[in-house]
Amino acid sequence: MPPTRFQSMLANLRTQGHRVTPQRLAVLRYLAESAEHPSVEDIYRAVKADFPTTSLATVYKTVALLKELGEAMELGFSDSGNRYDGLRPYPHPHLVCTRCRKIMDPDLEGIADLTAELARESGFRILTQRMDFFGICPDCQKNASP
Amino acid sequence: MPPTRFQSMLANLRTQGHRVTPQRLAVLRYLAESAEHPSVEDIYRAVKADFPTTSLATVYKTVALLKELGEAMELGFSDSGNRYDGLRPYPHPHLVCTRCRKIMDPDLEGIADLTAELARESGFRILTQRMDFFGICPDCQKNASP
DNA sequence: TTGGCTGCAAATATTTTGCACTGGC
DNA sequence: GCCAGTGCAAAATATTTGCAGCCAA
Repeated sequence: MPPTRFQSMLANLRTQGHRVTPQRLAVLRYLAESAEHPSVEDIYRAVKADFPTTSLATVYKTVALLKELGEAMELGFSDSGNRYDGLRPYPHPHLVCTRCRKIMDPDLEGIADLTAELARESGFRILTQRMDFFGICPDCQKNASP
Repeated sequence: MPPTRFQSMLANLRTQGHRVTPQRLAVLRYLAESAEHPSVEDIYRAVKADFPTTSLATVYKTVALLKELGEAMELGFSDSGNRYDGLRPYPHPHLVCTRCRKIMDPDLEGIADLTAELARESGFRILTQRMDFFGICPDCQKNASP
């Protein structure tokens, strides 16, 4: 069977000559099992449960490292903290609930075609892409608005 | 003929009971004639040429007001300053050059269909959308990379 | 053993806010 | 003349960095 995300991240760290510390292990583990696109604060809280002395700076440094290694993707939001995706660290669309801040991964076809068409018509060499849809998730639609 | 963007912005300000100050006029004028998606600093520099005592805070407050009125759209970037679009203040895709930071507006069909499909499949009520393609623009491709 | 990693605190960058003064209406 | 708007400086937010000590390899 294919390696888990956790195993991939760990292997990549080791291969590139980075040290495996308890703090990094805790960050890796949390990112590898979170489909919720956690914020640095989310990761920090979770990691402190395992390893109480962990600092916020170390979490920032670790996610930056994982980003460099291609093992995590940063979703920057200018109006709130950034979020991180350790499960699918490559460009893909997101559905963002503006009420509860949940972020989901929809299935969406045809993005590669769209990108290719755009590159052809504009002359840009397109390297990456970001596609976010903002709205109200089904759960928040049920729970009446105050 | 239809009103210019400048005229629309000004009319909207007046209609909503906001005062028309020289500083606001200068910001409006600059946004109405900029296809470059300027940053607050860009606007600040331009406005100071017309009206030297203008403060950065006033520029921030003015773009925030225009955003509220629907006369400007904010393009948030977590890793650099935000950018503003006064010409097309509604969601549309952007082509961002990561070398020279130029932002262009490509023509792209089928986004409404994509959004509708996504809403149907996910149950989200989609309110807005953000679509950015990052790469190297034709100009920067010519000027060899260092 | 040793240099990369951690944790703390200070620095940075961007945007927002409090408040006294001013000028548009 | 009134009060929204301005300008300044301070605050708030999010992230990065310098550095002394520590520990994974």
